[in-house]
Amino acid sequence: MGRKKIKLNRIESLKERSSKYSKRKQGLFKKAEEVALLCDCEIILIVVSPTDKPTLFHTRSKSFNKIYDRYCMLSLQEREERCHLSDLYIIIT
Amino acid sequence: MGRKKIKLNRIESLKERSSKYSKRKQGLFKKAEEVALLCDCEIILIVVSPTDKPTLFHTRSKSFNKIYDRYCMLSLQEREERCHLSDLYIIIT
DNA sequence: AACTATTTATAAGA
DNA sequence: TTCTTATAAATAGTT
Repeated sequence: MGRKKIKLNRIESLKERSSKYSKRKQGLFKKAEEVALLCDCEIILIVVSPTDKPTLFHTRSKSFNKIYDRYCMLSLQEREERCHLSDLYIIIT
Repeated sequence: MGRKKIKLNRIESLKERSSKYSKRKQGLFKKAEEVALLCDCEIILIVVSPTDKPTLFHTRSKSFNKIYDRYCMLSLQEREERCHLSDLYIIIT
């Protein structure tokens, strides 16, 4: 969509990349929420940009809530300090 | 998008819900891949339908690979048996 | 953050 | 599930 068709490669310009990230991240989370609601399915979505904070979306369930509770326990500063990429794990037991 | 605008509520008909799930899940994963590629960001996306197997997408990174490795270690039968909702955890340490 | 021309996603139907 | 097509929605380029 948009004025022109774009090539599916990494956008080299940081400014342009940040702009696209902001728009498309919003679109992605909206889509995720819609699928979860319409189709009654469980979703975990985590997006982390190199220059941005992590963004989470997940539907409610016993296990999924553990993610969110743990995340919410952190102060805003702690989230910035601690929720970078290397501190995220998913475990399938 | 589509022939008509739809209301954002759970679709009651199982048949219609399954059809929408199939189409929209495909669209959601496509969007996720595009954002990750274009904007050079890390993404974890897990979708689990009550009547379907879990579907995963994640970009490559040290921690994210742990998810995938763990998932791949399971046999196909084990994935079906074990990768249901209550066995999924995300831990932010 | 807002605008809008266009592309893309998808609702309905086959 | 897969395809087709009309239409709604997302977004690229721009301001």
